[in-house]
Amino acid sequence: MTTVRTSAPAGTGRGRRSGRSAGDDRESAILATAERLLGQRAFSEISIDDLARGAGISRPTFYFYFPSKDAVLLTLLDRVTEEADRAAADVLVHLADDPRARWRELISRFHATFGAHRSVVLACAEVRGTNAEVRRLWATVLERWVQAVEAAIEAERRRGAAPAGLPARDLAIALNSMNERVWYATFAGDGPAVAERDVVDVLLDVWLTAVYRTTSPA
Amino acid sequence: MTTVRTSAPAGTGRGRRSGRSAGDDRESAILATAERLLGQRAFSEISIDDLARGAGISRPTFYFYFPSKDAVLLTLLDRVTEEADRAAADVLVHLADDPRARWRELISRFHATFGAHRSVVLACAEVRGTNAEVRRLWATVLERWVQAVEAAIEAERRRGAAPAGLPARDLAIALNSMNERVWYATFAGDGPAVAERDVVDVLLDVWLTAVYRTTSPA
DNA sequence: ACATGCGTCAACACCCTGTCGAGAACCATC
DNA sequence: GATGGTTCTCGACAGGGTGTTGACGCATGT
Repeated sequence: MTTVRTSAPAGTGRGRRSGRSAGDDRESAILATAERLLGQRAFSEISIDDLARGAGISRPTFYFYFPSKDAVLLTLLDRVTEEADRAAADVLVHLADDPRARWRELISRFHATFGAHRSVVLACAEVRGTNAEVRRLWATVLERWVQAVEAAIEAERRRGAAPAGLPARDLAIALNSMNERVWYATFAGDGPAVAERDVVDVLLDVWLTAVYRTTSPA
Repeated sequence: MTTVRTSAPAGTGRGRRSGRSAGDDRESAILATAERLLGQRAFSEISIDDLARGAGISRPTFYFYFPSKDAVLLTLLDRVTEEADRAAADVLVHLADDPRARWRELISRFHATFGAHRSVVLACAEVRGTNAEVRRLWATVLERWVQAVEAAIEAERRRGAAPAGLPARDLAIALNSMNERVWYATFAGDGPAVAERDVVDVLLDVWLTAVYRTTSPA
């Protein structure tokens, strides 16, 4: 769990007495409203007032719970990336038996997780350009995945399943970047995109050829 | 040249008497100011007032030349993509003699063009999330490149230089997407990125293995 | 001289963000 | 059931940005 908020108020660290309290409900209500509204329109089209009204509070009260609109999105993003991390954990450790199936599983799980929260992911892509915090959080998450893939590629090379080639880190960056961009295009539906039901197979194919120089590794 | 502006005023279609006029100077001044300012700070940090003052006019007068701040960026983007198109033209037609060198040339030229105008490209990435016009323009540009690459892949397969595999269009989309995202990370400098001097070689390697299943095609 | 259209800007209306200070509601303790 | 301290709430304000309006110069051709 990455630290999300710059200033103090909202969240678990505020110093609430103990369990449930009215404030927690409000906070969840804001989050829920945000996710609901994101399914309807773009993040930039949603004002803090919309979020507040949706949660049944006034705009100044919103600021008691979150320092800004972006902080809400950051919290949402945090959840999604945690889920993605959980989904991807352990997939690459037993790569040696049936590598093709493992790699496919990895890509497929990311696809499923992002697809399930596409409005949040799309919103993050929308503000990544303007919000340094979203950019940083996304960068650290991506870095984790890159390192996992890098390690897996090196392991495959050590056991002789994959030939030497590009530095494993550069390859891992390139492949993860490809996935990210292709998913974005697929989910956003703008511009040239791979059909959603084919996207896992297309990405997998490029991954396998890049790592093994063949699509059916040992 | 794609149509850029929604409403009438600026540009060549405004109905000016003939050649030079004070208005053209102002328009260039706005464009130049925008490009200069983009070298210093993010697009969202630049107000219309900044652009106007930089061009020596008042804010309302700015609206005489451009309908919005985004329209300025769109004009800038239009120039860059035209340049990129010119740079890429003809590179893929003689693929058969020395394919490796040709593909490398293609990637390398894009890299050079985007690198030369990185502030504009970065700014476009910044607003792509919120501005539908930028998104559309970028999409059409990307579509052109995808089609060119798709055709090249199919030609290579026909002459037996590349094996069959993924639908050429899907492959072209995936590879172009990868380049776009990797370039962005490299230029923006946020998150995991490939070193700028290696980026062409890394991308080329993935392209060649994906298309030919080897890095040294016939 | 005079109409026409380009070029210009002060002033306005509007929307959105973030803050401040005055309270209301809650909960522990005496 | 008073007291005191947090938690929580919002009306009102200040500020900054966008886009529009209406009136006014200044060329130019007739």
